[in-house]
Amino acid sequence: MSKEASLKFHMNLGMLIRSAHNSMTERFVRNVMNSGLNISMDQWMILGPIWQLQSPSQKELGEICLKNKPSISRIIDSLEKKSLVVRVSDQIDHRIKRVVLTKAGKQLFYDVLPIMEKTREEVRGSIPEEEIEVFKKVLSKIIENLNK
Amino acid sequence: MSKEASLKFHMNLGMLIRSAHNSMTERFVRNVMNSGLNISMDQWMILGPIWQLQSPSQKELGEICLKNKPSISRIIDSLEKKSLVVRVSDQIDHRIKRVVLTKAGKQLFYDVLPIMEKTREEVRGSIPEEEIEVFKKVLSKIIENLNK
DNA sequence: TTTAAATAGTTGCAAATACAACTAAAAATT
DNA sequence: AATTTTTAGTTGTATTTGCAACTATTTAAA
Repeated sequence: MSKEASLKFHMNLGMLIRSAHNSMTERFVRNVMNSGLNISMDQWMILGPIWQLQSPSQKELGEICLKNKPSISRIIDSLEKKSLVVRVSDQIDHRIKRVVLTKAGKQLFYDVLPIMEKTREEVRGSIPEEEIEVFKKVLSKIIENLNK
Repeated sequence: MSKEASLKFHMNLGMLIRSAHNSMTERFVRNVMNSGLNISMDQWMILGPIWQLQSPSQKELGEICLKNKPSISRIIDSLEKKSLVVRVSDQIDHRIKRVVLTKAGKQLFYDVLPIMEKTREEVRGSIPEEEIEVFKKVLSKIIENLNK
């Protein structure tokens, strides 16, 4: 492969991914804003899993959201400040703090859900289902390729 | 679609992309490090285009790299400090600064190129060419869907 | 059972990023 | 020709992120 082609490829793939990801995030944030709601992408990224997992530990959240401990800790600080979640010490292991949605947190989650769904539809547009499947498969393979 | 499935989808696509992108970046940085070279992902991201476009303006670099003006400005500061590039005022339009590779910059570019190529191969692994093509097509479509 | 090692979470600090304000130069308008 | 607007790049500042050091608690080892 020529140097030119090689460079071009890299730009394409890495930057395509970066660009798509940025656009998706921006659109979500915009849609949330237009709905008059108040939650950042980061906050949403962990609010979802808290809802899904009921009362996960911060460690579990980090693993699911692919964020490190300090990030999780600080995002939860911000959610707690907004009274959307509370930290509850695990009864058995006092090192662990479980994160629980408040009533307001649950409400916000239900409010944001349709916006996420709308964003999802905007992202997908008219891309055929089978292409999306290949797309996800390739992403998974890339991740797998690099995890060894 | 149920709330559960909806959430799951979002996690999948957005986070798959994020995860793949992170892994790719980490692998590239690791490979560079292991080769005893000294260049960050950001620096590489604009060193390539400088080489490719010969002597682009900072504005052009920003558009190609999808970075804003201050970021470009500061990355070039760092490259200039390492004597890899120099800024040259455009002879005609004195607002424009063209960025040019020094001899050392060119050398580093040629040194890093095979590492990028190696990383590319690790990323792709045994993913078939036609799947990569669909993958890129979907990325482009997503970007297009969101740019309107 | 005392000590050492591991784990969960927090805090501090450095680097990266994003936004707005600013400077300098060129282009457009009056 | 003088003034305004636009454009390219820089600088300041606030926010985010990532790494390492730290505290508190639990588990393992001596």
